[in-house]
Amino acid sequence: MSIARLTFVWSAASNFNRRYRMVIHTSDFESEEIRSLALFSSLDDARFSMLMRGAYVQNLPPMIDLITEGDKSDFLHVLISGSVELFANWNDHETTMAVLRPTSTFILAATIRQARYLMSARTLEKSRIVLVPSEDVSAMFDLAPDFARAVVTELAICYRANIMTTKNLKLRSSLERLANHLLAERKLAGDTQSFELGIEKRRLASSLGMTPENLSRAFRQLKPYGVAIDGSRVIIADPSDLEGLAKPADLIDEPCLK
Amino acid sequence: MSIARLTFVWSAASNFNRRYRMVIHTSDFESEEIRSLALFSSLDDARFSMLMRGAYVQNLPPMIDLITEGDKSDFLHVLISGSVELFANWNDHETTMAVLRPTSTFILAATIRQARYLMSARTLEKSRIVLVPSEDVSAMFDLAPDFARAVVTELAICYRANIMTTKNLKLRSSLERLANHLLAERKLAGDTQSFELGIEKRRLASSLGMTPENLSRAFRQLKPYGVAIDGSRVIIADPSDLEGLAKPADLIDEPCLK
DNA sequence: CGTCGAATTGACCGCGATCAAGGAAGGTGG
DNA sequence: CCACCTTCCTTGATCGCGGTCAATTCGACG
Repeated sequence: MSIARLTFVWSAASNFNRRYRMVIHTSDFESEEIRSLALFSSLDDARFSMLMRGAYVQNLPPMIDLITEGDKSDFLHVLISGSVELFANWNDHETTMAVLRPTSTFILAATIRQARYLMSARTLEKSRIVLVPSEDVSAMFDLAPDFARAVVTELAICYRANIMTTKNLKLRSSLERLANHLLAERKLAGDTQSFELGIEKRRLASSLGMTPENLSRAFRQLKPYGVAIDGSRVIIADPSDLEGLAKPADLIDEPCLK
Repeated sequence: MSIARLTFVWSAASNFNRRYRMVIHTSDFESEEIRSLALFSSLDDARFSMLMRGAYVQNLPPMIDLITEGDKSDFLHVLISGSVELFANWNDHETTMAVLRPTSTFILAATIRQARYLMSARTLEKSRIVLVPSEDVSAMFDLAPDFARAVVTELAICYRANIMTTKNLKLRSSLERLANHLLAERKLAGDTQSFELGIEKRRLASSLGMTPENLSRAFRQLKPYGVAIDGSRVIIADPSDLEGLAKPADLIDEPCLK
């Protein structure tokens, strides 16, 4: 691997869409992180370099629009650090579809279909994102069978995650959704007694399909179940207590079953 | 193509799961219908036969459980005629996730991941379903690059359909969902003045995320917009009138954008 | 004609949204 | 360092969408 050669480009497109672009001819650090993704790990060095040749990194501040629903898909996105919100609009309403954390890919389906985005995306924190041209992904799909399999696996995982989201929305009340979310976050944090929400409450509310006001009240409703809130820190006294209410289910909540 | 050789098998597994199996060494009629699917159309005759060798057809009465969520995925399912409901359960609640019509595949994602089903499925009408062993699909994926591409395309379509469902649920009221559903059905029927619902109202209600009672009232609320109901027949006087309420959007309602 | 499930209708209630006001936290400039 | 602003969060009051329960009607089928 060669040493990183960085080029800095200011695109004056718009205030909301200014981009700090860094063309990488594969930086060592970046590559390791991207390579470790299931999607790319099957590629040999030569092919991985080939795929990264047309790719570039964006180093972005918070609240930058990455993509807008309705636009044509050009790049597969890979989130390396920071966090990204996927959201959608209709009739002056907006809803959070998902909040992504590293390391994950997004808009793979639109890339494959070469169709318009169904969702918009923006950074929530300072983030580092790799963009791989759609045609390169497509070409590699035909060239490397292992990569084809990795792509279809990745997509199947995303699909199943979405099915879980739909089940969550249709089968549970907002209080139950919150309770299960907290249990899932707790597990993610390593079953510690307290953990950070890691996301603004209003976005959490939207991603759970509720209003900020309702979320606030829902937190209080969870007090009898041993849930305490201190700013963005959540303390769960006894998880089994909360599980009685939440009734977590593998086929809705278990991320490894995606 | 050889003439169909049919074998009739009665599996006495359970009352709810009795199966009328017909092993097909490729019937002409069936094959044409399956071949015409985007998923299989890229395969040459030899490979298509190979894929169908281990497959068999089920000829099923209404209300037969096909798969149960949580079970391990064994077969890719293809609906040839009739209709199939995908549904999910949690905590004694049940919800309709989708109603499928010919010709379409289902549980492709579970097949690929070789994971447990996230949804259950049952026939709604007398239906004809082809089952292709998961390992055969998997083998053909590696063998035929065109098939691999067809699989990933099919999956991307399903993924995007699901994103649309989520947007529909989170961004619209139940009345708006119904209005848009009616407009979509009308278009599907060829923009005729009246059309059949083609599904029990209670299932329609569930698939729209509402109760049967609420659906009943929603229909009446649509009366001022020129919507009349006669049994399972819907008459829309002036679609543009209804569109004023529904505000249909490409990125939620347009099936071709999947 | 009788039966059973589905659909409708009515009465009621609760979840969650909306509107409005009041804090708390963090950032900026004097 | 503090006054001020902005933004998010919280809390209260109220409203309406949609769910629940119950009774009735409708319709398919034997």
